[in-house]
Amino acid sequence: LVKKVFFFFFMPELPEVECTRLSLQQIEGLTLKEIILSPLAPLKKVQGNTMRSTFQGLKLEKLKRRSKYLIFVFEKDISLIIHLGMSGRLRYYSKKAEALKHTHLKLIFNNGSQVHYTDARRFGSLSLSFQKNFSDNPLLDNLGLDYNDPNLTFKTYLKACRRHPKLNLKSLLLNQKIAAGLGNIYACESLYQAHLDPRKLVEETKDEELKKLLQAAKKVLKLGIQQGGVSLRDYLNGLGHRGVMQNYLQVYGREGKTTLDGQGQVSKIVQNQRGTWFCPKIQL
DNA sequence: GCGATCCTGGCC
DNA sequence: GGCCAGGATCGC
Repeated sequence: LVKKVFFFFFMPELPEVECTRLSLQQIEGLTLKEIILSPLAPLKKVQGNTMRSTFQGLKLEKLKRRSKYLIFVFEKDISLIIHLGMSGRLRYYSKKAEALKHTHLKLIFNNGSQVHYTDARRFGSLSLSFQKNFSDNPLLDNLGLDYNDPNLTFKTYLKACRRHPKLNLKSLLLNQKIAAGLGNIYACESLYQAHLDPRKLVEETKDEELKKLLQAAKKVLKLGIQQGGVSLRDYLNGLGHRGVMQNYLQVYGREGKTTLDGQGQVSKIVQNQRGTWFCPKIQL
């Protein structure tokens, strides 16, 4: 039972990553004493020894987020970049704590507090950057603007969308190079809010409809952050608190039921090996 | 653009 | 045992 309570899963999209970031802000300003890596840590283009020696003794200036990446910015613009993949999670402890199974990284600060990164499936990644704008990190450099970034204007978005006429709208939303931050849940919810069929191709979609889609995505992500993320299975933020966004999902996971607002029946289809939930009555 | 693939764990 | 899972990359 105890194991069950403490063993949680966390498969994050932009709002869950943002809420994790917000919940960890108290570590800003702390100095890193030590990094401990597991042999299976999902390192991307960096050696464990380099990782350990790079950060030791550096002050953590700022915790940032870009799309679904958390960025620990240390002094001298040296950054540790974490992607949580499907099963990654971060957890803060005020003092030494027993590591959960699949803990791949521990950040241990001078005041004794720690942050643990665990990831059962290891779809996540740990990487580095030595540039202020992270342009030396290919994972970040190839991303489109975040959907909730005020700099993502409709004009920019439309141009990016029109480069992929044959893409269906669901795949469009999940493509992080066009615009970043949406995952399977928020993509389904955005399409619902925009009243658009996930199977519709970009070339069949009017400018006006793409505008609605962008607005819907911004709205859904904002709500997700406000509600502390989706704790549908067991998402917890860095302090172990649940979000309540699952109580606002209109279509995701509701196959065979009505939409949350009761406007119609929800269907499930599979697109690119991912489930898509939508309401055919409303989404055209 | 699409399908296979990387992994572990929970649930039926 | 088989299927499913909040992600992203790689090769065709």
